[in-house]
Amino acid sequence: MRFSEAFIPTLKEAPSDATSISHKLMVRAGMIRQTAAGVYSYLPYGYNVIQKMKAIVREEMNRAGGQEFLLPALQPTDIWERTGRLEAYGQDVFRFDDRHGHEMLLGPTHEEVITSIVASDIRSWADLPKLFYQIQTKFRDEARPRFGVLRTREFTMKDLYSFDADEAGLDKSYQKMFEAYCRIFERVGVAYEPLATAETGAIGGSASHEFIVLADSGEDHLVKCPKCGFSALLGETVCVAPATEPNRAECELKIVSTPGMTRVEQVAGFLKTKPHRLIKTMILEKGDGGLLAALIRGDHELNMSKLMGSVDDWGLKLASAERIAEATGGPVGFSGPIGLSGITVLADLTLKGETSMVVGANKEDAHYVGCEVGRDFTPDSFCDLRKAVEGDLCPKCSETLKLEMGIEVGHIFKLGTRYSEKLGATFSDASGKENPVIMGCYGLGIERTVAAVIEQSHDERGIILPKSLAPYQAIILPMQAPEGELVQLGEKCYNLLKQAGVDVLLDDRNVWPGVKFADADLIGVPTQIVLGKRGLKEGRIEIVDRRTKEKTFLPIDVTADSLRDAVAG
RNA sequence: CGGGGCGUAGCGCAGUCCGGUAGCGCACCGGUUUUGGGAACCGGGGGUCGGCGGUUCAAGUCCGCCCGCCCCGACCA
Repeated sequence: MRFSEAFIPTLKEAPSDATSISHKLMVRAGMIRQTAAGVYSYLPYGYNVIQKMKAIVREEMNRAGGQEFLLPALQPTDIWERTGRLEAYGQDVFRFDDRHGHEMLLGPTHEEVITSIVASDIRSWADLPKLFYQIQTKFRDEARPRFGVLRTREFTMKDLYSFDADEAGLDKSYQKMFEAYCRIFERVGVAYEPLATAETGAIGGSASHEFIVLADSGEDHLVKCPKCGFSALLGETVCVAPATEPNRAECELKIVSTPGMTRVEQVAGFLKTKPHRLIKTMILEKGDGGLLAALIRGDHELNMSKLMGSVDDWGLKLASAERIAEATGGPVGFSGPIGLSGITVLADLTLKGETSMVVGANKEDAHYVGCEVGRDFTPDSFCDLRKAVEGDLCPKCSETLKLEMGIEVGHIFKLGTRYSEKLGATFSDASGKENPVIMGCYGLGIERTVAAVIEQSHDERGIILPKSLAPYQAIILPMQAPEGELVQLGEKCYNLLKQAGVDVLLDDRNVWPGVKFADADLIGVPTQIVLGKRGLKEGRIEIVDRRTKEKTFLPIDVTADSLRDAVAG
């Protein structure tokens, strides 16, 4: 392609509302333009990168034995009612009635559709296992789209669904996908972490892994051990606080007035103490309607999934003001463990043996100071209830953990029989008995992965595309225009490379060298072929690696082979 | 959904407080020179100032309603 004929509208400045690096660079590089909040148009250069990404994913899915489908984005609402997921997705689903008044939706995902097909057309154990996938547009009316292409309302996702006859088969399918994902992320050159997770959100199921790409603009928090390499999602980390002596000072329990102080910082400031000397008492409503209290140090955050796990109740939610009053006799913001009766009280491990703590007094505008855990109240049990914080220790090797942020680019789940049961996807086993098919689902965000690559692979001049995603392997930059020896040489290199089957961009524009360099750097073509007077005089042409800026030289009488090899580098 | 901010040329912004001929930089078009890091000079085009309504002799500017976009939070892949 000739730059003069291509449509790569580069920008010197990024739109002011772009915040993440990938957003700024993708707009500046002429890859994307925004059409609405969380809705982007892909320009040819950007779309080409997306297509490369899809091709890699497709290859790896096929290698693992996947078969590709095309499924409708437009789906009838009733199959969603059968699985009960309309509730779970709630406001995130784009819904409307068609002209006949039938309720339709734009699919946020495709489990229902694919499982319906399997339900009607897979009948025997001999039909299993199967790996079915599709790479398609999904729609989710996100509460808050952000970070450019990282979180959008319309996006391309690869989803593969596995169908197995037994658990062992599911394990095998899961393992195949796990390996395929590793290959994919390696091929696009990102540093990633597969992290185990217990949370399965709206999809529901047992085991799962999130594939996270480390990046500052990520929305996922994780911890990483600089020593042994341990890493885990923040919410999944077993918390190990550094071994400090608890405060054993003698203290006297006293009630003090704290007018209007409901927030930890307010109370701490008012009483001239530190948040970690406070105990937060959170009242929760159980799935069966009962109440429960969870105690957390003031500077910590409650980890809902740990708490849910501790009490084996996945229907827990924060209690309403009315229920709090019912449990404690006081208003929201002044709850405390002292005198609480009739409900289970769980305390985080860090509170064990602490003295001189501040707790709510279960009445308006009052707190206790000088509270000693075990003397003034005794929780029913101590367990790990909090989210990890900077400074916590690695549960494997006790090194101090680092907090990092990352982008979730893939998520794989063992689903079990949840959907197959509801949608009647069963098969006859060898003994003739009907069993629900055992499922797994494996998602991967296409645009998000591309954005994540850019988040990781850029410099102050622009994007650095890996060869695997680059629409053009090389860009030829004749330092002269519109005519002359260098232009002739550029044409020659261009034709030779095309002959050699290399995707190449020739910057034939009549612009200043600085513009050519700047655009070449910005759009991230992996190899630059610089044709200048200097080189011409010395009888050589210059090959520059976009990433390393390293220069190599070729004799000026290039051939298709020598050029191709230099570009393949 | 709560809190905050913004909307003026393709992009980045000034002008709004205090009403009086709509500006700047980059980009764009024509010309001259020029080609190893976003060039210089000359000439030029481009705006329902987000929309609707109101106040006024006069509204980008004041008032009201609406729309859009961004940020923080809640929520979520």
